[in-house]
Amino acid sequence: MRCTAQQQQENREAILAAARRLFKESGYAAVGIDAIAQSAGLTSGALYSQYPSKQVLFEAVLEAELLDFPRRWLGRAAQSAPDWWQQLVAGYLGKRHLNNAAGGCVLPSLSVDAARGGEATQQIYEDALLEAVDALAQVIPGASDLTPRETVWSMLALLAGAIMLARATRTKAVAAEILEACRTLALQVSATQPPQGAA
Amino acid sequence: MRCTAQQQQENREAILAAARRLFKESGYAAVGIDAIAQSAGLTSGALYSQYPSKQVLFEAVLEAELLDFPRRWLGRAAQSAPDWWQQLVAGYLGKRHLNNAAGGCVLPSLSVDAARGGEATQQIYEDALLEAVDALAQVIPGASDLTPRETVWSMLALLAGAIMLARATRTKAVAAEILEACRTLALQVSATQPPQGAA
DNA sequence: GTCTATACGCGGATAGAC
DNA sequence: GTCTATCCGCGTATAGAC
Repeated sequence: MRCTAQQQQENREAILAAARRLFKESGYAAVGIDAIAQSAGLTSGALYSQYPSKQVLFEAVLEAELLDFPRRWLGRAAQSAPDWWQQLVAGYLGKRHLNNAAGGCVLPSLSVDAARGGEATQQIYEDALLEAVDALAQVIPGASDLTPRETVWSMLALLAGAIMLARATRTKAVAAEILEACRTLALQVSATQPPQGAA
Repeated sequence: MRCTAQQQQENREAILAAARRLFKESGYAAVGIDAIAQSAGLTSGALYSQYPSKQVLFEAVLEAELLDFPRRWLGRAAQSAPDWWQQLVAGYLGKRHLNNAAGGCVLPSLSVDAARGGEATQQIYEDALLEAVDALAQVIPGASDLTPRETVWSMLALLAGAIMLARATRTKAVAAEILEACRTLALQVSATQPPQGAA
């Protein structure tokens, strides 16, 4: 090999980081290999020496994004703030996330592309998502008539669906109306009981 | 002109119908003009005589899909069945819809592509969606602490988000778990009061 | 391992015949 | 208005030099 192992690892990470941003922003089909490589400061040849195909790179993006998922959500819980769920919902359904698909949650950006991928892609998506759900179900505030797991699934669908719909509208007023409505429901559902672990 | 107006109209409708199915199934970027034209039994030249660009055709698809939206949802309400909402939720979150993106709801399939389109695309999406929301808000069962409009927005996000997530998973068991959880919440929220217009 | 250069196919859009 | 043929750019992936 003509490059140090460290340099290789850095290149690999740069490629993955660039792919994560670009895929989330523009979708799988609209992003080319060259754009990812250039964004990482490399060429397509270097990319193919790290990832054998665009599809495999996409799967690596999905896995990395979903494994980051609990950390992004539970980081607030670790702070032991009693209203961490309210803060999380407010942040997720906020203007910053609305206008930041490249750096935002993977669910509303790439779930559709994952569904259109092959079974291998769906399997990776499913495995990583289940890990996130398991972790979230341990700490999410309880909801009457729903198990913690049911609460997690429905909140993921509600929040991701809200961002997806709001991003597709043109005026800020309509987007805000969607986000506000879903914020109200999210807080209503998961505030019927105090957090499981807290007082 | 060398074709009758009727033939033109039929061709135009065939193109739109093919585009609706193909775009919903595979997404905007992954579907080519030739595929749409061939699926409609025509050639790309005929398509461009009816629609000036792929983007405009996509906007026509969004508008047609969203204008169909209230009809698809309120058709059940017109039947005056007291449990029309339960039936609607069960159908939307059912296996048939899960495995039928081409013929299913536009929201979980093309909202992300609409968001990635230009402002003109987003405006068309927003205008048509607002019409659907207005109509649905008239008849949706009430939810405590939510206005009818808030109920509609949150149910659209919840249902569309559920299908989006479920389609991205590989095993039927996980998809069913997602759909079941969201079905429970959807019925819980909108069943706290009887339908506004009914007894 | 990375770069340069390129093969190869696909896709959007157009021109001309009918 | 539709069809046939084609231009042209883009994108994935590969081959060879270093």
